[in-house]
Amino acid sequence: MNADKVLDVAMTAYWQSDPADVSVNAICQMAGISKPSLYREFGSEDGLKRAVLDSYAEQVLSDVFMIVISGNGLQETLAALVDFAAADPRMETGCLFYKMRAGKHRLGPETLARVEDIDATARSAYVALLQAARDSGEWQGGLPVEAGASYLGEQIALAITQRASGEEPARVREMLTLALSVFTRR
Amino acid sequence: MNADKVLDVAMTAYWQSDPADVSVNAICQMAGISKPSLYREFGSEDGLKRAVLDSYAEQVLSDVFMIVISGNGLQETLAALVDFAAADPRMETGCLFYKMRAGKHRLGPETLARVEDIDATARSAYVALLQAARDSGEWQGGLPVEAGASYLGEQIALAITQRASGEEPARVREMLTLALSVFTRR
DNA sequence: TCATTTTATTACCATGTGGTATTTTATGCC
DNA sequence: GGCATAAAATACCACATGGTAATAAAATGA
Repeated sequence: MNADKVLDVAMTAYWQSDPADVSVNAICQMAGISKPSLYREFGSEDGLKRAVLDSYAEQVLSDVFMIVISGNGLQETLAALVDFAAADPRMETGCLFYKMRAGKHRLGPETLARVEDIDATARSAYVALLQAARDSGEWQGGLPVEAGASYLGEQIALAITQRASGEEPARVREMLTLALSVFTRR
Repeated sequence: MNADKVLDVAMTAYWQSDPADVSVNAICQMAGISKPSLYREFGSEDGLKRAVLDSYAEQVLSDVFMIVISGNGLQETLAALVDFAAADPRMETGCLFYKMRAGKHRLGPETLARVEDIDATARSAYVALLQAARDSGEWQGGLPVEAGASYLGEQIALAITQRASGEEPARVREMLTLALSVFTRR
């Protein structure tokens, strides 16, 4: 019955609009299947969303994860992150993960757990990045690594969210670069 | 019939939860009135939300507006803004205006127009603040005033939104201070 | 006091939601 | 072919939403 197509359609819809604004009915219609078929495959709306998020994580988030754990220097990594957030065409309508996270309270338990899992993974990747930079002396100053990691993560989320709301990429880049300039020793 | 009480109840509900998650039914119940009464007074859900936003603007936003146009120096003004965002008890559950702005697409035309109006007002206040700082030489560097104003506004919004999502005030302050440190000549 | 107008309530409508019992259609298998 | 089995769709459920027509209650004026 083509579960992959349903996943694709749902991901596109959730991603381009907002997970809270796309109904199961709409997805069935777009995918050209009936509701019971969808429910037999995914169990519930929560199950669908979790499956979509899984798919999104391995199709999209894995790329940015690679950037963070690349092992290149901090400045180079930050530059790559800025490029991704401000220029990658996939982020034109925002990041599905951030959209879900922003609407946490509207998610079912499965999807919520996955969101928090991804959040924790991302955070620890940021921590590792900054810790390495500190160890190597590339990043100095008294700011705790954990605080820097939170900051970094939130700034990237903000930049991508701004892009989703129609802000011009050039301006987004400008602001994100400014925000991340705190990691540059001047 | 007590329109003020309805406004109060609705504001509290919208503010503490989210404008998109509070139904007209729920507000009527909480305010102890019937639905037609509410509709005679406010016309529509959109009208209610706009009235609530008006009330919020004069009760709460006016305070932060005062801070921005105080005419004190940039550093002092930023410090006051950080205090407001990170420590004012009224921002414990976030800012109603930012919540509405984040869910723009779910708003009716009246409320949306008001949101955009407030947004523009805030932006021009930030521009004026930074322009004055530049003129007086307190803020140097090549960053355009408009870009700085966008950045400032978004950082404050981010900080308050983080508070709403349960982040500890101390951490919010830390991150916002870090973000705004770009305005400090070092 | 009685009629008129204003205010509030009850009871309802159409629509959309997530989810499912029931029936139809297709798919092996002998 | 004929029959069991799995997969699909139709038609429905209960519930909640924003919004309103019909109606009762209360205030107001003469």
